[in-house]
Amino acid sequence: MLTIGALARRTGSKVQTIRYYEQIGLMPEPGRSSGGQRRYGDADLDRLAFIRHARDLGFSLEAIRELLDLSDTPDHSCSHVDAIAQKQLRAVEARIVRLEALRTELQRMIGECSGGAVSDCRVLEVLRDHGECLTDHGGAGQGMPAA
Amino acid sequence: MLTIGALARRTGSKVQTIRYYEQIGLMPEPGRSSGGQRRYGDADLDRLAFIRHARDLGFSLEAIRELLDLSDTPDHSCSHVDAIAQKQLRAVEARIVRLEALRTELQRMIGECSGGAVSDCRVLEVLRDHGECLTDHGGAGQGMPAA
DNA sequence: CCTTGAAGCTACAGTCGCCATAGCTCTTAT
DNA sequence: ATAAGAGCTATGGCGACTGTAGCTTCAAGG
Repeated sequence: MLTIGALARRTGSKVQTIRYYEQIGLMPEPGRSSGGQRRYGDADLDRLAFIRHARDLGFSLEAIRELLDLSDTPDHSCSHVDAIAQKQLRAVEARIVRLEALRTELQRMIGECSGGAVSDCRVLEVLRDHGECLTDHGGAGQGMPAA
Repeated sequence: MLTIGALARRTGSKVQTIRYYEQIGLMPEPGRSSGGQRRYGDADLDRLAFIRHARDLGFSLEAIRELLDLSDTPDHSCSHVDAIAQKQLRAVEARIVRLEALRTELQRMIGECSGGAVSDCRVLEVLRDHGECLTDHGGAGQGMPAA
């Protein structure tokens, strides 16, 4: 039987995070000691490791909830699981494309800066003159939380 | 004189976002009509365009606040501005590296899925067996908000 | 002048995925 | 028996907004 702190150490989570997962129903309510402290078993350890690993891959808690549900119904087809992973992959790819465009513009902006006074600063000038820029400011927003 | 809605349309922002920027002191309090509605001039338009453009490049509101302050003292050296932009570039590059690692692992995971039943699903298996994975779960967290 | 409908107003709650704090209680080793 | 460390609940905060409720104001048409 593990205390919450031991579980946290073993999975690389924080104690508060584990309690948070319990609160939102992602982790089950564990047994308690006679004094009311949480006590965890191996199933809890596996489940939390699964969650943390999926988080490391950038899956949202909602997606993880779905993956856990699916993994509890072993005779169901795997295609839904696959679809969730594909969607995550597409989100990651979209973010890479977006960030590469940002990188390009930042490099260009910085490369043009000659190091003079602020009044001649190319960086500020580029930020001021929207016309020179490549990004589409009206575009659709984010996709994924930071990973 | 622009209404808040017109300003929003012209800069690709939302009305609430503009009021939020005012609330946190990023935009100045504008003049008001006799009935109490906000009225904006060209300086406000320029400032908001600057903010939106910097946001599009992933700068935090704190960094933008600093850039705006610097841009108001035109005889100061440009090196501080440059440093902020460099830092942003490094953050973007770090995020790209991280996301590319995620992409690789997601691709590997999905590629191994043969489409059978959930009980044999490679995706779930990879998520369960942390040992097979490349990412370091204990690592330092994020860098930048989603862009 | 009056009405109507869009747009604006304030204030507050919610999003996501946690993290931190305050002020307790429990466990465990000495 | 005591003291340190870990656990407990409850609540608030982060960043950067977005959405809602319940009003008021504005501009155009009749």
